[in-house]
Amino acid sequence: MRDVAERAGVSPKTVSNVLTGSAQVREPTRLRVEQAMRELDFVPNLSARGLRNGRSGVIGLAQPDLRAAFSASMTHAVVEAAHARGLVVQVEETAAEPAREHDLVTRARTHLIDGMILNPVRLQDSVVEHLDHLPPIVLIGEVEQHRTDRVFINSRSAAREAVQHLIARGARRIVALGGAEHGAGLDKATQGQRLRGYLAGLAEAQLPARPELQVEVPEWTIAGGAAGMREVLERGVEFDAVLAFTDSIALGAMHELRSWGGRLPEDVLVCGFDDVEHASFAGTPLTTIAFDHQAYANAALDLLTSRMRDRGLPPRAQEIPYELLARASTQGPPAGFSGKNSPI
Amino acid sequence: MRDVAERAGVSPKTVSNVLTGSAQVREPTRLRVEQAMRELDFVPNLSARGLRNGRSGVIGLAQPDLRAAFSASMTHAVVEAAHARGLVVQVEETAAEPAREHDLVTRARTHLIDGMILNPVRLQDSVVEHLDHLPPIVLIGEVEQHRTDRVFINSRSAAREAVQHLIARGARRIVALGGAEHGAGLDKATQGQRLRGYLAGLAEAQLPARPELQVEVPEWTIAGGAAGMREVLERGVEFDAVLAFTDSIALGAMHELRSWGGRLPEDVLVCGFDDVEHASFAGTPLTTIAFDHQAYANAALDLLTSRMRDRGLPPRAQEIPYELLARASTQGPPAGFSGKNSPI
DNA sequence: ATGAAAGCGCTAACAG
DNA sequence: CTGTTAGCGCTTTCAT
Repeated sequence: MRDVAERAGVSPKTVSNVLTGSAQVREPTRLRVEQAMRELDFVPNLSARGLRNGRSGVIGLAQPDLRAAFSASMTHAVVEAAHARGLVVQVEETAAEPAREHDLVTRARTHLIDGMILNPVRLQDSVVEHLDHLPPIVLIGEVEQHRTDRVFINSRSAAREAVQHLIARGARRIVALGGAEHGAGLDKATQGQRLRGYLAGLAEAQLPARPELQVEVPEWTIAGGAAGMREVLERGVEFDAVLAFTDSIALGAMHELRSWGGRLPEDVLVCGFDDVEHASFAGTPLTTIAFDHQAYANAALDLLTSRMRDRGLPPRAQEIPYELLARASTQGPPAGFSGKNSPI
Repeated sequence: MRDVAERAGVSPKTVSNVLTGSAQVREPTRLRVEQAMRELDFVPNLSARGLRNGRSGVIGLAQPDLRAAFSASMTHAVVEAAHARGLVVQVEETAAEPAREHDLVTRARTHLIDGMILNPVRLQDSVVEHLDHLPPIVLIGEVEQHRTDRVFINSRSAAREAVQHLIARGARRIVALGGAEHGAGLDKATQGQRLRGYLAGLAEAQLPARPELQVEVPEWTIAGGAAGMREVLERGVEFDAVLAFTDSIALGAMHELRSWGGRLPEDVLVCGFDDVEHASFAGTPLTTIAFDHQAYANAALDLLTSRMRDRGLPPRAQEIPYELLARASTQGPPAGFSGKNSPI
């Protein structure tokens, strides 16, 4: 920067002013400086700026599994939203090792970022414990605490609505694919809310909650969904609908159902969550809970940047509206299906 | 850090030594320092370290569209590979605005990263021009220049093999979904190679290359694939196979074909590229060109880190092997199909 | 509107 | 094995 200043016949401070626009610089001076920057192919050193300013212009985005379609959509939306605000995004993945989610918020690296958007699998408490020593954090997903900023859709109500929809289309024995009461089901963030909504929906319709129709899916991917569906089918119980906790899970389930000879939606109705791109392009277009991913990301960034400006703000929660999108996969009534009646 | 040093009764340098492990520190001293760090909840400032060392520990990963399934898979693999090497990943998206790809390599922000993995859409030259003033770059995909490090699969040969496979299964009129000779087809990186392979495969079998069976797909997404397929169908020409340039394109094409009444694979064979997760879970499991995404990412990171260590290395290219995975979508022979004979 | 000086937190070089 | 000194490149006082 000194070189640029010398070449333009000004002081380093003036170059800095030109760069940041923080102070007015007279037109001719500015042009000279810009000229010099170009000639020397100067680019400011962001580490130095970060050191001086205490801000790096980088935010972190941590998600369980980057391969999942919803994560990909979210990453895209966050990168766009960040770009619009002059920020860049550093991505992290928490599912690979159980300790990573915890590490992430505690570890040193944290301090190259100005803030963080975290989609927690289960950990909520240990994040919150350390809150004072951490950069600003926005939680995305349905978290049961009120000490950090968060963006969410009302998953519980959405799941209940999905169950109502399935029942209205003739379903009576609905599989919950993604969480079970027995097991860690209710403890986990998003999973817990969707499971609660499922149970509430059944209760309202005075249908029993059957443990044999609930199954956990450790990995919320297509393969995970297929494996979960297989587990249910191998139990040999009858069911006539599936509420999958994400669209990826739903796609895996539909594949597995078909390979056991199930017809969709004639035998089984399927509903997903998130409305990712391939939901509408599936063999049987998938009914799902849709919401605006970009609006979700924008809200997260607004919360984050406002907190970066003022850490003293009270914790805020912003709800994003959702909508049940009925497609072919829930065109009932379903005849019902079980693993037993099929040859595989 | 000075506070930690004081509390532990040592000099800042010793704290630094404990942190980096760069010099031996006696056990009791180290323990005292670690104790002090814990008590003060000390985390090193990475901007300062970056400023001092000239390295930030961050690498950039730039891809055209983060929503695409292949990008998501690649992001996952790169994050894993980076993590294993003590690096973190900053993601960028180049497709949203045409200028971004160019900006990215020229712009200021570049200088917070130690290196960059770039999946170029078309730009190869302007990257290479500025090579001296840029951080180390590894190109992924099939780029026609030999001045940067790159990782690639032999897309040309893979596309040729796919065409041979389709022909062996009885196809004669194969649609190229993703690139056309007329238009920018051959100029673009990956697209050009796949198109060339397609043409070579046809030529070998002494089949004519029909322009009406080639179509560009600006967005390599499911929706883009569907739109491209619709364009061909609206032309009303007959065809009996589709070579889609990515699996996402293939999924969109299959959806569109079905909605026009086409049966897969009875009427039309379909082959994709990349073997993303949902290829094998599609309604009709998709034949595709498969390769090890993690090996691909590992290779990219090995090239990048070795160049970060020594910028004087000659440019290297590393080829990753691929394999044609024949699934149900190319179970021939196909009867043939055209937009005309269907009611939509 | 521009300049001079100081310092953000860390580590390389050297000395002891 | 540990301490001292200096400076990475930038921006923020405070002067002019």
